[in-house]
Amino acid sequence: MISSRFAVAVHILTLLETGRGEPLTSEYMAGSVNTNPAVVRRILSLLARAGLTRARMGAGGGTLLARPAEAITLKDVYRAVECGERLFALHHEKPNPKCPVGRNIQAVLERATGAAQTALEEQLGGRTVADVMAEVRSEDPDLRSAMV
Amino acid sequence: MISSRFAVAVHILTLLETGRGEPLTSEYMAGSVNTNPAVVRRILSLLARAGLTRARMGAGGGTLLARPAEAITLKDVYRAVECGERLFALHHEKPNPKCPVGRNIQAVLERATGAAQTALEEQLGGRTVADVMAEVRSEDPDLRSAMV
DNA sequence: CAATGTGTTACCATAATGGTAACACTAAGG
DNA sequence: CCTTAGTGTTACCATTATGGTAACACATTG
Repeated sequence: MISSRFAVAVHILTLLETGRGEPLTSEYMAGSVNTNPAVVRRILSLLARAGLTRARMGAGGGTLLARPAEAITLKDVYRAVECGERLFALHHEKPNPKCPVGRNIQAVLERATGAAQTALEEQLGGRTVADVMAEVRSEDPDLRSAMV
Repeated sequence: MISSRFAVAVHILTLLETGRGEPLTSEYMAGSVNTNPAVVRRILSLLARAGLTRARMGAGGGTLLARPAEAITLKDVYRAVECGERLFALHHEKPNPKCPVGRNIQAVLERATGAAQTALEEQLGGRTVADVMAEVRSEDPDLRSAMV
């Protein structure tokens, strides 16, 4: 199962979009995600490394989107938090090279699973953080931009 | 990451296709996969539950494909070994309902990740065990049907 | 210089995974 | 009828990934 980092990352980016230029702190975001600020910072570290967010250090600091929400797809987020790892595991131990199937199955599996992963990423690539924000709004029409 | 059960399951089903009507033992298949017979049987249990394979008990027994390899897609295999689990984890703890984003993000995420999973499964659905067998053969033209 | 943040590290508990052994049960074939 | 060769299932272990937590160095504001 793909770790909850993806879900939390999308959540964080959506929060940043509501910030509208004001940097948000990891403590504030942790309050919305319902977890520990360090967990948020750990994920922000991945997002920053991928160029999706930008931190402002020091007092009064926090994190901002590094580019418009319309220009951040869920594929970008997925690749950022999964660090380009392959989606499907292959065998733990190399299959038996003396067996014609064992000798060749991994090459075939790499193609099949690679195609599946590409299909998944293309689907994710069709949705942006701005789309997610719009859907969140339409779920809850009288939405305020801050926590109560 | 999706567990290696999927890779091993496809491997097993491909082996069964090479068997051409003769039941194969878990020990033989474990020799090709390079693991323990009980690991193979554990996965066979999932495949049998999904109606993809059929076991013949007792001495001289083993496992057969329950239907032609052309009628078993990688989507069938995926669903069999992942037991219909969702591909993307959501938050561990429920997000803060006092936050407009926290209150609605999971519904939005379920749609987005559901669509991604569907795209993945559709891609897997376009490839059968027979296709895999053919690709294995074409990787290794002078392929013999048994281990040396 | 104090206060408020980030970034990073280290450590822990938990869950999933695959490897292993064991054992009840089933069927074939002498 | 009994031996042999299988499956199906359980239990247990070691390893790994994960998320929660605390701690602390560093940066920035005022």
